[in-house]
Amino acid sequence: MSVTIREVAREALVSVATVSRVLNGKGPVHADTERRIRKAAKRLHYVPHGGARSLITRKTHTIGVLLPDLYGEFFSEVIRGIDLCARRSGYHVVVSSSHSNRAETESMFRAMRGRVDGLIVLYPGTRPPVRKGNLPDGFPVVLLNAPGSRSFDSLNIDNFGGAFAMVRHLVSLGHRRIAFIGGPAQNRDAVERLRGYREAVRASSADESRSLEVAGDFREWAGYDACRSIRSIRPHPSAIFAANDAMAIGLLCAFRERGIRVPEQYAIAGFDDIPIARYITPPLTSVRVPISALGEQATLRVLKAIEEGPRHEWREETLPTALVIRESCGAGARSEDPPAPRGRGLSSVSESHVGKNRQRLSG
Amino acid sequence: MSVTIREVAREALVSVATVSRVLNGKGPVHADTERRIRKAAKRLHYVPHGGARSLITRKTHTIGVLLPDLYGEFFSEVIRGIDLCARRSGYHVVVSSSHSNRAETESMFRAMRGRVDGLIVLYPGTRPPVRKGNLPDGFPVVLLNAPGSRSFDSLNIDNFGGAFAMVRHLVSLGHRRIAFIGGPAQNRDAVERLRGYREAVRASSADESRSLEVAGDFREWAGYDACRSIRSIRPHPSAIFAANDAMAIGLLCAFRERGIRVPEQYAIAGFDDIPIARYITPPLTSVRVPISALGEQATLRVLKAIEEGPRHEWREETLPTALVIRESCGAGARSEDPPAPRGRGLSSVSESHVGKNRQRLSG
DNA sequence: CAGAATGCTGTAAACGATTACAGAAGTGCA
DNA sequence: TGCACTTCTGTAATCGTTTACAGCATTCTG
Repeated sequence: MSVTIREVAREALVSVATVSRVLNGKGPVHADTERRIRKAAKRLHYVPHGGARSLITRKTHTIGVLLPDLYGEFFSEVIRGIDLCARRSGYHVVVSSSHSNRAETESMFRAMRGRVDGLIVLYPGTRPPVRKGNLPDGFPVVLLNAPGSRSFDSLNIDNFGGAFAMVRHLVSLGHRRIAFIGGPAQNRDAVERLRGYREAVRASSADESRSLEVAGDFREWAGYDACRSIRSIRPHPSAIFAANDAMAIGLLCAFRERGIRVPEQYAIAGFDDIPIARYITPPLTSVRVPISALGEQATLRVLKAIEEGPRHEWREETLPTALVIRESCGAGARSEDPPAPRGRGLSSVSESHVGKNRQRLSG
Repeated sequence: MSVTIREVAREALVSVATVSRVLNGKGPVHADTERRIRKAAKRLHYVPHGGARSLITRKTHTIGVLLPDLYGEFFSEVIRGIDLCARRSGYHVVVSSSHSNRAETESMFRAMRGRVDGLIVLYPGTRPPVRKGNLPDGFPVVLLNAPGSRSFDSLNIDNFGGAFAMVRHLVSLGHRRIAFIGGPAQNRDAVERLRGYREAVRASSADESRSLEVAGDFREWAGYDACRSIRSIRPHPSAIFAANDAMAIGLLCAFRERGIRVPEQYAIAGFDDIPIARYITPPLTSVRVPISALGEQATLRVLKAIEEGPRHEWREETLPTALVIRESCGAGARSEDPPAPRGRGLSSVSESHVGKNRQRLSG
């Protein structure tokens, strides 16, 4: 069906070798011949077969990204960071989503063999992703937010430190009873944030009690739902720290419906600092996560691993988070915050490339 | 570096053909031999080379998705729809993002040759995506939200109808001066929504005036920024229709800061019905877009095209949108709306599969 | 026991490209 | 004219698979 290099060669009355040379710009070729070949290629709508090419060159110039599932802005941001960085080095990015169970994960891993030069794996679970037997030994892999592994690069977000700092901040505002809405128990971010909360409570003068911890699942309605549980805690907490912004927003919605005022009656804080956090009522105090930096770093690492080959050394690194203080916790309403179209330097994270060249199909 | 079928064959003391037969479960193979081969494959961590395999089988069992850029929930949702549907048919999905200029788009198209069996292209611009010469003739392609093309399948969202219906609704509530915050001029959705707004205004008793139209770019801050322009319109509009939810939310934020009350002083409506729309203050009236249905339909179409081969017939289709009425426009506050964890049947769009199996790394 | 059928396995030709190597033609120089 | 270069082009091996075909034992059938 589709035209091959052989047909171009026949059309231009030369051998395939010459066609290949012209199309790759290597080796001396007579100007006339070159013109004839280019014309033939164009006329036939010839497109080189990437698979065949990379079979012999052993390079795909592509890196793969494996996601547990595509959900929300977080992933989009990470991928944008990866893509931007990869493109600078002339690499393509392919994303494979939704490996929710072990069999599917393995299938994805194996499908990647021979199609990518390296892999970035986003794995939110608490157990390390499957591997041995699913990838050639020594294949370049960078794990994002996964438990440290001796045989892979790994890049983490300081969930623990972010949660710790947030609790510290709430305590510094005078709060002694701080409730926590958690995320899924199998989710590593959620686990780390909970751990940060607990450690900070223990390390400070705040009340320590399991009754202050409410279950959630990172989705808006879980926050909405948590309202009831929280209202029934005795004695009342004065601050509520949700393990992510989505739940904090759900909670705000529930409070509004019941006429409960924030931050007057409760201080509320979230985690992630999603773009919308500064635009809701009241603007949400949160923990900023260096999302696109995460993607960028991961890409640099995997490219380095590809380049260095088998003598690459695996490293583990943790990227810092930053507190973003807004009205929802009652301290330091920053009037200049909302109108800023680009990320302002509240955190130490470089966002200089974010927000450029954006073009959307829809909101 | 990585082990091939040949080495497995050598290890198991058989020919490559037999190894292949075992691994693909075709052809009769002695039980002993099979066991020996499987053991060898496992011991050597053998993973078949997908590129080589698809070179000869002429099937990649993969469909590609080309995005202009990855941004926000819209894309994630579309991709989820695609992925879910593709997986049911045993296909993988690879996503390539960010082809912001023509050269990059071409490069992406060409890179896909030999790596995917079909393509879904999300193209937000107003001009048709480049093609001839970048793809083998007759290659299965489905265009999403692109101007109709005679040589491709194409699937659209009824932006025009959605905007039209929203204006109608606002008029039915008694509004006569309805302002509009537009999206990027090069964006097809934006253009269609604007057209819907204008037509509906013209077809009704509302005021028609260019001074009611404010420029925007689909981002939160553009809505925030639009506040000033809108306040300066004389006579004042009583309703504001933003071309997407993000801008509506930005505008709400600006109003709140200035003590302007919604919906008492202004009715506000958005477009997209992003998940957070129901959780903000006040809950946002919007137009629901059948996002994952879009992905699902696109996938079915491209799979059909792959199956049917050259005798496939190209079709164009438009998916309907649906009004979602909430408090921000002053009519019909729906108390049962927010707590719903799953999409409720306000629209005719099937969302039965949405919200299952979700697992996030972070909010 | 001949001949056919069956079960298992190996040989070799694809798939669509790249590239080392060799060969042909043309040029410069003695 | 002969020889060494250069410049251009073709032949064929190769990448890692799949699979048509053939070949060899064995078993079945009459």
